[in-house]
Amino acid sequence: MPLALLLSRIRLPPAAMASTRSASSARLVRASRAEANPVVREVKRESSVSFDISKPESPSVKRKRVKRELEENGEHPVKQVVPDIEDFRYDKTKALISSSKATPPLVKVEKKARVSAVIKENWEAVLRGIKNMRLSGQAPVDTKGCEKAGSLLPPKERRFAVLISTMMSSQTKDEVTHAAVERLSENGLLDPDAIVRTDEAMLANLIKPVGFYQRKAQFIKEASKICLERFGGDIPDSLNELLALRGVGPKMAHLVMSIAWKNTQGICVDTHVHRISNRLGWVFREGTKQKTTTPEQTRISLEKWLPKDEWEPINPLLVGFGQTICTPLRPKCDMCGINNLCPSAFKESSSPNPKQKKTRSP
DNA sequence: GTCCGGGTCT
DNA sequence: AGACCCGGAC
Repeated sequence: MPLALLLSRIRLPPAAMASTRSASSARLVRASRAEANPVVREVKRESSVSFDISKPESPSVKRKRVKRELEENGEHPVKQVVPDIEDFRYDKTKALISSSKATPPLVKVEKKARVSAVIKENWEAVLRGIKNMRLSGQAPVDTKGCEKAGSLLPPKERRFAVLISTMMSSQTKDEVTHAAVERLSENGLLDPDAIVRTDEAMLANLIKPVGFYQRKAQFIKEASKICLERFGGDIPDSLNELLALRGVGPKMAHLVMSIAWKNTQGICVDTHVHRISNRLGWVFREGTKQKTTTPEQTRISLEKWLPKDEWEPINPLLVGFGQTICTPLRPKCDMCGINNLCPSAFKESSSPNPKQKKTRSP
């Protein structure tokens, strides 16, 4: 789930705060989030929305229906213009590295006895190699310079937009998320007060193209209420308080801290960062040499040695890399410029894996 | 047509 | 571990 493109559209001006805090306590925070933020409980489902989508229907029928509904959406009380999602469609051919010529200058690897030593000596070369690969092709995240939409907004509104778009963005292509943000914007709903006054079902309908839209509509309403009641309409400026928002987990919280507040508290570990870090042998479960099993383990492990300057850029870098070359299934190791630095290179079979077993045998 | 990925909550 | 959703891979 590439966020960088989306977020690059909402980038803030260089005015930012520089205070740094301890980056460690996300877990504790999550554990105690209920106490930390009593409002969260109160806000709990105050409206239950029932949707016509509950009817059983075939996936394809449903797909068509949703599409149609999107197109017809103009009939709603809130005047809206469906953003041209088609115009934002992710062009996969563009995203793929076009030629083997993408291979960057390779760095010699000398076998070292100790894995950690190898990592320490090579991480810079690895990052450099990945950057080079990213230059030759255009991953979705590479399309920058779309600061227009975001830069028109005052800082506070921009931060709110970042929060809302982040909350909508998980499991959703950033083009779609962006369209949804635009739709909210066009309806004057990039504003906590307006959102709170908007019917949840209507909100859900507006953001329908994004995944899990009902749940997100609920969470966005809750978050807006909390922003209003506790933060003067601004978004929380600490990791803890962001994590206290329902629908905001570690990944999104770190992202929002980086993008909205320019105050990176930790690494934003999504599925790409998680997968690639493990393939590179960059991260281990506490006290073992085993791969990490959760993004949070990856984050902790990565933060232990990766210089803080790299914390923010590592996400868009690996996301783009993961979209184009180091894909979850059948990574394109032959096109990868750092395959000589990667302990996992060519080790994952290009045809279906042990995973196949996983079909159904309870 | 079926299945799977992906972040978060429960 | 399953639910939430959709698009894309198979």
